[in-house]
Amino acid sequence: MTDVARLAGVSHQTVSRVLNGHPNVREQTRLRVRAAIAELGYRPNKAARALVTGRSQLIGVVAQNSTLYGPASLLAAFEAAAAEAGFAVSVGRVNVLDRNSISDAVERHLDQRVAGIVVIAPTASANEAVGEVSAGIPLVTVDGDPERSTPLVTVDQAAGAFAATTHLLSAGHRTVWHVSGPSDWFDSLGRIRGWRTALETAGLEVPPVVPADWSASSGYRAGQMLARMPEVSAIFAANDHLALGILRAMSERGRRVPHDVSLVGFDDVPEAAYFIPPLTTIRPDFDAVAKETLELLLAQVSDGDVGAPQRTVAPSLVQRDSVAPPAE
Amino acid sequence: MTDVARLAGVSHQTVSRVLNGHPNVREQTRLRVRAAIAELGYRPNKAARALVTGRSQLIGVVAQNSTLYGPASLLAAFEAAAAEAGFAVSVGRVNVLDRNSISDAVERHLDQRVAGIVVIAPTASANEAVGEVSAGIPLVTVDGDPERSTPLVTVDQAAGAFAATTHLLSAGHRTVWHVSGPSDWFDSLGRIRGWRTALETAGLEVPPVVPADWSASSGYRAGQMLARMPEVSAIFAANDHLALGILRAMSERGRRVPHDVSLVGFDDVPEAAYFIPPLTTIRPDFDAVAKETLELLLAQVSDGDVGAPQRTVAPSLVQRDSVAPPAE
DNA sequence: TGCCTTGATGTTAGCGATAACAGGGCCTGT
DNA sequence: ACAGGCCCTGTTATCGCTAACATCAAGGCA
Repeated sequence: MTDVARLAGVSHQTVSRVLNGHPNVREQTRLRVRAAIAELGYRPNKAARALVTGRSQLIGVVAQNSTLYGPASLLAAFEAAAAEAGFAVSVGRVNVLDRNSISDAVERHLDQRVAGIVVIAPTASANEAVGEVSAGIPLVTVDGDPERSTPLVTVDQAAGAFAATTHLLSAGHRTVWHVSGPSDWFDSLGRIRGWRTALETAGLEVPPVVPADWSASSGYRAGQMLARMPEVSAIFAANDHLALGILRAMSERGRRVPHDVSLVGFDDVPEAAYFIPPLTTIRPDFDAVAKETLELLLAQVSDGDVGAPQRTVAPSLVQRDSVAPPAE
Repeated sequence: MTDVARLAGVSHQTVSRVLNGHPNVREQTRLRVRAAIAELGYRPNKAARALVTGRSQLIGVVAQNSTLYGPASLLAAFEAAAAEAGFAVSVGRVNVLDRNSISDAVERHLDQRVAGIVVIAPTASANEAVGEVSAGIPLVTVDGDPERSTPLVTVDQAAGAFAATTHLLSAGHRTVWHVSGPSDWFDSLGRIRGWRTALETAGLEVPPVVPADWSASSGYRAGQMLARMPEVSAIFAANDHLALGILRAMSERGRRVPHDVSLVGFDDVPEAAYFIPPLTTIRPDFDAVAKETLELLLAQVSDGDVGAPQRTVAPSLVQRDSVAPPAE
């Protein structure tokens, strides 16, 4: 930086002012400094800046160490959004979403003097942990508890589930069964709520929830059970991989989809169009979630506290070939 | 830090020595300092340390912005491995793997004074870009060109493909067709090589490669073509999603897997066991790749240059129900 | 005894940036 | 013509840490 200042014939402080877009710099000086920067290939040292300002151009993300499609896509989308805004992203993976792991991960980020933290907290335990952590630093929760009063961005699970269920009902089915995700995930809860609401507003019977986790294997087990029940004609699966397991169970038992059983998934994984049959599903807009998250975070960074805004992003229905009117 | 020093009755430099495990500190002093640290809940400022040492405890990763299963799993595994070794990981996503994007991403990491950089460079263009960048900083390429003389870790694609092909041949098939990934990926090239070698060493005819990208949709198109050819009895797909597309094409044309056509994939995605039928596939060991990568990187960090070691990680065959002897 | 080595600790000087204040032109109003 | 601003720029201090050197006591050896 001193070299740049010398070459441009100014003080290092003026160089700093140019770098930070300070208004009170003469245009001519600004150009000279820029030229010197370019000539020397100078790049500012972020560590030094972080030291003196107390904040770096880094955003810390705390996420569960999983390759589940939803969280992974969200993370990728967020990294892209942050990069566009000139922020680097440091990811702190965590194996279990309990209090210790999360607060450890957050503190590791604090050590790096991150500008803000994003926690992907889709389960109840994660949510509690976040509650205790928030230590005077910009923080946004993604996929967390809608009841909590912190800045939060989520996919509108209930709306998606409502759309899926309504779509099945409008094909003529008398009721819709639901194979759910793990009960400690807010995503699962929201999807159950939307499904139930859709049935109730239609004045229909609400069958018991079939519990599962997010895996194809648990979907398969749930599917084996549902395949044995002739009265089941429509199923809303809490995600596409569950739906895949259900498809296999149906196929093994000779129940054809969509002829005998209609099925809707959730997530729109890239290969869902190539399931047998192609899966009708709900597509969350991860890019939108990432964008909103970054916006809320940066608002906190620049304006300090901004209350506890909550944003939800509406998912959309993708129609393929796994839904048909009931057989009879 | 000064507070800690005061409480422990020593100088700040001694605190620093304790923090860095310097040998020449009396045991008693060390304990006093540790107690003071714990009492005050002191955490060192990494930005200051990075400033004075010129290196941070950050590892930069450059990866393509995709949710492809392989790269995503690799990234997750690497983050876990790095966290275990006390390093944070900053991810620089890149939309296209060309020279500019990659060198931009690398320079952004350099600004952060990262301790080392990992580039996931599965394509030829990425590989070239890396060649020009390597600027006196520890750097490891993953999934790159085996011909290049830089530290490199890859999955042994050829060995996996060889195993898949041999497995199909030993079931009694007269030859094996291959649906390949994009031709600018080293992964594709390695898999083609392994497949070809297996056929040649068995003294068999080598059918033309069926080109595709990694998507289920391109697998479906390839599958439609292969389904029309009665002589095709065994297929090795370059990944599981291609295999999924092929399965659907076969199912639509009434060719049963594995009765009429046998199929092997690559990747072992979590849901592969729930395809119809469950897919026999090759499982790369991403954890091992991540571990080796970190090892090579840290070796460079501590010992300076260490030549250009290359490590390959052998994948394994996972047998399920998509392979059977030929029908006739 | 006295000099030299060694281990434990303290002191000082940066690392490369920004913040806060100081100062010198130039324009304005009277 | 001169005080009082506003621009623009420079000087100095500082962030929290580690490197390098300085210091001092204790012990080995001639």
